[in-house]
Amino acid sequence: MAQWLVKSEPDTYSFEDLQKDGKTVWDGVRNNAAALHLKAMKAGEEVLFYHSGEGKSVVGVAKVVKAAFPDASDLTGRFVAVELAPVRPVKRPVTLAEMKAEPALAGLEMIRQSRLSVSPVKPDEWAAILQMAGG
DNA sequence: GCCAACGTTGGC
DNA sequence: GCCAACGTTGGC
Repeated sequence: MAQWLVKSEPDTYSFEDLQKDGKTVWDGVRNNAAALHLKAMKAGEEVLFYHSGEGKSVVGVAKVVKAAFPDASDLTGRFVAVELAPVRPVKRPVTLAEMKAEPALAGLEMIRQSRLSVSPVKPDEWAAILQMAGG
């Protein structure tokens, strides 16, 4: 089971919105690298939910409930969407500054390439972030 | 097919 | 508000 991280501006769509909605279609990704990751997602896989802009922290865990399908909002047909549902909020948000300061997370894809909106998280990185989040 | 110009994202 | 990083576009 792979693990992932998605970014969202909380003003646009927050983790609270996801909890309210129960699930959401994660579409609008128009970046090839991110799209490749979306295509690799399988139902049941877990996803860290990161707020960019306001907050700049991992605020919750979500899961993939539907694997990649064509993004209806994409006229070119190149990009895909998935469906995500909330699992639980973290006990304590983990900020970007904390993640950058943690040696175990030096290789984290979202830190290495900060503009990537969907990125993979390795098992040890996942464990480190959740530990920082209070489990 | 190359590369400069431009647009977007996101941290600071 | 600025700037760095990076993707995309379009002229040649």
